[in-house]
Amino acid sequence: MVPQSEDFSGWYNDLVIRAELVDRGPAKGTMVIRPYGYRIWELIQADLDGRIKDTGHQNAYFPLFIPESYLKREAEHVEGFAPELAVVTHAGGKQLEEPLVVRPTSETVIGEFMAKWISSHRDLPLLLNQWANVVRWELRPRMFLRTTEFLWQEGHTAHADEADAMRETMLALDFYQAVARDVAAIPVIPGEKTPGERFAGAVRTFSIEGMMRDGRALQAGTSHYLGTNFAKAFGIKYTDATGAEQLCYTTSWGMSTRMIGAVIMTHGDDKGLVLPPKLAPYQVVIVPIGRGEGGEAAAAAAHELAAAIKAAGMRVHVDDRPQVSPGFKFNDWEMKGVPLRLELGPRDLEAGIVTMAKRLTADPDEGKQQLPLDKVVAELPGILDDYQDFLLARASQFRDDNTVVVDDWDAFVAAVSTGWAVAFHCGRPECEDDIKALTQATPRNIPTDGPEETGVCVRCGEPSAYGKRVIFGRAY
RNA sequence: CGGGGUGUAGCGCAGCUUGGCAGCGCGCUGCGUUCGGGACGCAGAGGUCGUGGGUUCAAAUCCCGCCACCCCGACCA
Repeated sequence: MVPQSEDFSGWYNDLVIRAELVDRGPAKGTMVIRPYGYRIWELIQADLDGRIKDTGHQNAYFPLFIPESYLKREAEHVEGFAPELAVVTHAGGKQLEEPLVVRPTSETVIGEFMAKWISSHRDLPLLLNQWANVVRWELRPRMFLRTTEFLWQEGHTAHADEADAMRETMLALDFYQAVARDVAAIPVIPGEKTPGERFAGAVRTFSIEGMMRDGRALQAGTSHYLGTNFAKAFGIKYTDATGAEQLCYTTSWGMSTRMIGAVIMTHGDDKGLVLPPKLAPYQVVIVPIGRGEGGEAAAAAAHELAAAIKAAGMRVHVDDRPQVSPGFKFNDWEMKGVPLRLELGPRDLEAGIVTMAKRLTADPDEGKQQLPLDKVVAELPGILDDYQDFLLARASQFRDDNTVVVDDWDAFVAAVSTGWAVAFHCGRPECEDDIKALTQATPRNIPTDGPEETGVCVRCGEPSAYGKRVIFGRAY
């Protein structure tokens, strides 16, 4: 199934950044948003990259193809590490000395190099970050959420002791929570994965989990405390201040283009995308209205207004496409999720106002608003901020409305059919499997800020593990 | 790899049961009228019906083989 080929050209595709949002009826058509979707990712990437650099991490670049032996070394030391891999045995018509694989993640190459770069406690901590494409031979790809190849950020760090490595692990989880919440307006629950859901090779795995509009959970980022597992596999050691040789404690963490899917599925509705202002390629679109002399005046005024909005630091676009009706433009930009639309026609100009419509409002009956033309530029930032907050609050409300604390099995089954169940669990992998077989629900995580409490397993009645309740839900 | 489904105009589909001129909507081209919520009229262009074979006077339609894609399960950021 996985290609074991000398010819990779037909298999290696570039990253797919594309969403097909099919609105009702053939007349509404299909929208393909390759460059537009990629712009959304750039904005996520810029924010996350800034946070990582601010904490002293260095950007690195490790190769796409890595020797197969690195992975074999890892597999020898790490239980459960057995990714299905694409192997290259030939290049340029010649057999390679050693087969290469396309990296499924970079722990292996980076471990190999960390071992060479670290020798003293003075070399620690080593904080590396990489933006890279990776490949997973997924059995069932899903647009944006699980693609064969995806672009992600992966952090890899090495520390002198467990405490420092754990601090780093939680720092990364905080980055992800902040990006999701403050930029993408996605409320996420940070927490620890149960042993059954742990990353192979990790001592502890943490995630942020978001709820999509269909009630399913999406893991939007992970952070792993790897202990000394990888240090043992790759010989990542240092000499401490007393001259003794010590193993390093390492971490790894990642956030991927899956975030684009998270944005679409957290905020979107039947009319298409709904974008938070901080991620909207265009925060404001101006549609000049009218034809003839009035239309020309409106178009001129629209461009003038756009220049002022742009000067104030906002992303704005004037849709002055000819031969396209205003109604069409309204729907077009709503489908693309633009937060605010300003309409500017002869009537507005005469009254000295501009008509504003939001992509989404708390009150469905709320109509368009009129703003004084000379005050719009000053008012827009506040309106955009409020809209950003509104999307986060709306998503939080939706999640809370579909999350139920349960103590009996029937309630559990009902809860995970529409959203999340927060329940006690015994922690036994067999019991997790049993629950999954019956309901498709899996433990998402044990929320970091969940209250300390104990009880009996919602499924089997054994005493609860973890000292906290666990979030269960169907996942992507 | 198991279970289900679909391949017909650029896109979305009907037609297949019961064989008889290959259709509809959108899009596209031209002209005119429209333009403050997905415009309308008229005139056009556009097809080896996934593919190979078979049955028949006649195949999109029936039979056999093959290929591709989609959905559902096992895997994951």
